[in-house]
Amino acid sequence: MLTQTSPITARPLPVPASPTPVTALAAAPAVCPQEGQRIASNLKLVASLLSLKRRIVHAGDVIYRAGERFSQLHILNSGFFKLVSMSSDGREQVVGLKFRGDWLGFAAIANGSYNCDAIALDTAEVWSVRYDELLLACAEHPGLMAIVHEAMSREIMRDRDSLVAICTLPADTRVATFLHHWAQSLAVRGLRADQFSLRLTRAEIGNYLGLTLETVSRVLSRLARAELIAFNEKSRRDICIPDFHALAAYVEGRDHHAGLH
Amino acid sequence: MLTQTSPITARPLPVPASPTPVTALAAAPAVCPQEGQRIASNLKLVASLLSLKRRIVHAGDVIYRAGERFSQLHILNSGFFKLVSMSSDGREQVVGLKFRGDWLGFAAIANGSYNCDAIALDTAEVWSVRYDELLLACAEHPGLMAIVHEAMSREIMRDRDSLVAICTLPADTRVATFLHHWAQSLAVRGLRADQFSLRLTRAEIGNYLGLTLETVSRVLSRLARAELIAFNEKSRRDICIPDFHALAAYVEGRDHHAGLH
DNA sequence: CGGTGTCTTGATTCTCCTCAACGCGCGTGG
DNA sequence: CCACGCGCGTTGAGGAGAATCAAGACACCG
Repeated sequence: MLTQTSPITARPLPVPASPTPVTALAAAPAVCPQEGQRIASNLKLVASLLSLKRRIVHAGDVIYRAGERFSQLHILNSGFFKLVSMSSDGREQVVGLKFRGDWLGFAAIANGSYNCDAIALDTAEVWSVRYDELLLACAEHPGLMAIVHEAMSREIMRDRDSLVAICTLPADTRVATFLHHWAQSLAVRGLRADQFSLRLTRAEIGNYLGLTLETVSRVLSRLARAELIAFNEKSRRDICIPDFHALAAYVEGRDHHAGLH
Repeated sequence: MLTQTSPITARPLPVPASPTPVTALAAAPAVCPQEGQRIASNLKLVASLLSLKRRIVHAGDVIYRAGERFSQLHILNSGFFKLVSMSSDGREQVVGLKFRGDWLGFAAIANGSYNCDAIALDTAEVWSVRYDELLLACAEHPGLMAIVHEAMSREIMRDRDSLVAICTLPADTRVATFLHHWAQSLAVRGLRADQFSLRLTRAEIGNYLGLTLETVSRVLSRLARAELIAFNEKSRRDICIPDFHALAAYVEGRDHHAGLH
């Protein structure tokens, strides 16, 4: 019997092994280069094997709503989406953010209807595919099936990362992690990551992170004061990340009490 | 595929306001009966189509560890598991709980290595299948592919439910939701849900819910005082749920400040 | 121009965490 | 046998951090 003694509380970590090189990233807006290529080539393969309905949507447009019957999956070719879940008693919750190459609607497969709203955060191109067609194509093309499984797997991974962040991090780090992740997602996709628009209100960010909008606002102000980020002088929803590594260091906890007051 | 409107955490999405969609009288959990049948028949189908390695494991045994190379998925035929993720700086986090019929390892598909530990919470029977074999079998048998997709989809759904609970609920309700979900999971699988062992320490529960062990302990004491639960006189890890509907009502928020002091 | 939505900042409140002490059951070893 | 350590759980006191409440600034727009 293994001693499963003392899990939760701090412990001398065992094997660092060679775990996933989570953020073993090097210089600059650190990007694993093949990551972006994977996304692009997956999109190409999907487009070549499936009959897709392509369309352009704009900020605020809704791809699907909770409760609608599920019949299609959607692939994001460009733009940004948020997924908003609404529970019976009216609590609203941003449960996910989606970028180019991400799939939307996986969670609806299990019980045949969507369980959240998918809302565009800006102009975006969406490819839609009937799920029954997808199943047929997957049976035919192993590579496609692999892509689909990988996308679902990745979604599970990311959800867990969110959970860990929300459960274990204080507000400052949570917001910093959010910014870091957003920048990383942009960089991976070849978009500029040192300067971008958040596309979410403070309230939405807070909701996503389990915080109030006031707390998010205060944290952003603190991060700016610590020069881990900077605001665009026009819109405070556009931020710069002057030193990505400083932000990464802060997120990783190597720097947790650097200023920030 | 049947339209099965029975999410584990009974969540009447469409109709709000209706005080109780719950099935009337019984003091037992409202179980959608085909839910348990779905699990059983899925297991049967999986067993008939795949060459499985079956084994019995015991509490504390580890099926896989974070960092190990991924090559197999695992299906839980009986027993309970926890998934524990460990971040680089030593934060440990319970990221999931698994029951009969659940699959383990989906999150490892994306990058080829497990990213958490899977640890048995008691004696359990695990079926393991090579992932490459599974892919071949899926291409052959559409029904199998549907089962796999459904399982992944369900995992995504559940992770979101966790996120919503943790982000939006106060400690009392969070713990109550946890108990409710556990009981529901047992009931669906034909196990007795009015009296069971938690199989987790207070520290583990708290970790899973983003709370401290002291808070969990206090909440459980309050819930017991409010008679929403009761402790077994022998072990305070064994609890009874005298009135499942009262607990459900509390979770649903219809009853949030009932006693609890 | 006023109205509205977003954001910031301050003051106050309150929930939950931290720290601490203690009880209990259980296995080990004197 | 009992003492002891140890893991687990409970409970209290005090404090920290985030929520709440409140006020005001700013941009945008019909």
